[in-house]
Amino acid sequence: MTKLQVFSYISKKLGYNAFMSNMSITFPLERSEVLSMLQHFKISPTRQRVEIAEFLFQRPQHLSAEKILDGVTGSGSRVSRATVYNTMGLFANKGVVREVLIDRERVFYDSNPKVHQHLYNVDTGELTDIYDAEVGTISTPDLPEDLKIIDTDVVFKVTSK
Amino acid sequence: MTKLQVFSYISKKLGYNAFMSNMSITFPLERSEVLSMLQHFKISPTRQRVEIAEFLFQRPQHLSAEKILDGVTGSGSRVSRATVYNTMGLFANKGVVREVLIDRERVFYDSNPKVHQHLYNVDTGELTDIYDAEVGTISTPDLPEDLKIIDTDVVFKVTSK
DNA sequence: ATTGGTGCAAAGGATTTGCAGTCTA
DNA sequence: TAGACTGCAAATCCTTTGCACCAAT
Repeated sequence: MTKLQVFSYISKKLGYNAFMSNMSITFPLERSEVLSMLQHFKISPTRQRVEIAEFLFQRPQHLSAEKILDGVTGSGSRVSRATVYNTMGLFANKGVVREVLIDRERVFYDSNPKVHQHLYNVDTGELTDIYDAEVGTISTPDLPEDLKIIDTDVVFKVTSK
Repeated sequence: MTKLQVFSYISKKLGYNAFMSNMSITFPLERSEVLSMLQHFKISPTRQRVEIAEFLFQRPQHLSAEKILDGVTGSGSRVSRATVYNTMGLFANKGVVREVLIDRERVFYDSNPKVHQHLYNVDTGELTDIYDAEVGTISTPDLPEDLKIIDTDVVFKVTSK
């Protein structure tokens, strides 16, 4: 049983792309760093993609598609809703960001590339990153040889009441 | 740090009801057992609720609202879609079943009351229960005193390719 | 010229809501 | 009879799709 080192994403529609990483990023990412990141993931850097990535990597955060659209257009760029969905699907698929399913109503995209778990406060709706050090150890299951873990999601839901 | 012993559910809309359990159930649940279960959770046993619960607790399973509707109506009962949604919301809220968010498109309801984690095969869409013994240990995070863990979700996504 | 990418509006699909009718204590 | 529950259809909300236009190789 191994400690987890997985950071990846699965898309049913686009296939998946397992991406192991503990990439360190210094937020915010500058434009040149965004460009090399996109290059690293073999994503052609269109204006919209670069602007979306710049917005995402200002800080580690968890954003819905709507919030991303608002954020990007709010800072003066013209990007359509469809492009946000397309781009986030692409980013998630390539491993640039991670999809997080916590809220029944919405997919969140996580711009924190480090291996981590989540703490979700049901009273406030707040979603916080936590790291193995604070959690103790999470061990992976024993699996048949033909199966390979490509992602691990751990969410602790907490209340303050 | 403690080993997890949490089985509960959170509903943003209805509030939540933390429910700790390692309740043992012998599947399938008979009607009389369904009735006492509902009573235990202080849920008044209408025809529809009983029929839905009977369907759910035939075996440990993960079902979407649609599948539940199909299953219940398929076995001869008349239940509306809205009632399925209402009832599953109620059951989940009271702790009778657990919501599982894995598929971006749909909520699954888990009728297995034991503490367990999930293995999701992205190639087949198959969702399997796994237990701590097979996983090693999952430790809970150190938390400020005012926060209390009411639920823990662990999903390992695997591929067979 | 071909391929890839974007934007708009319409479509799709899961879930919720409004409200009238029904049951039950 | 009041309060709880159900059912239907319409509405809502997030996300995807179809398709025309634009950009770059």
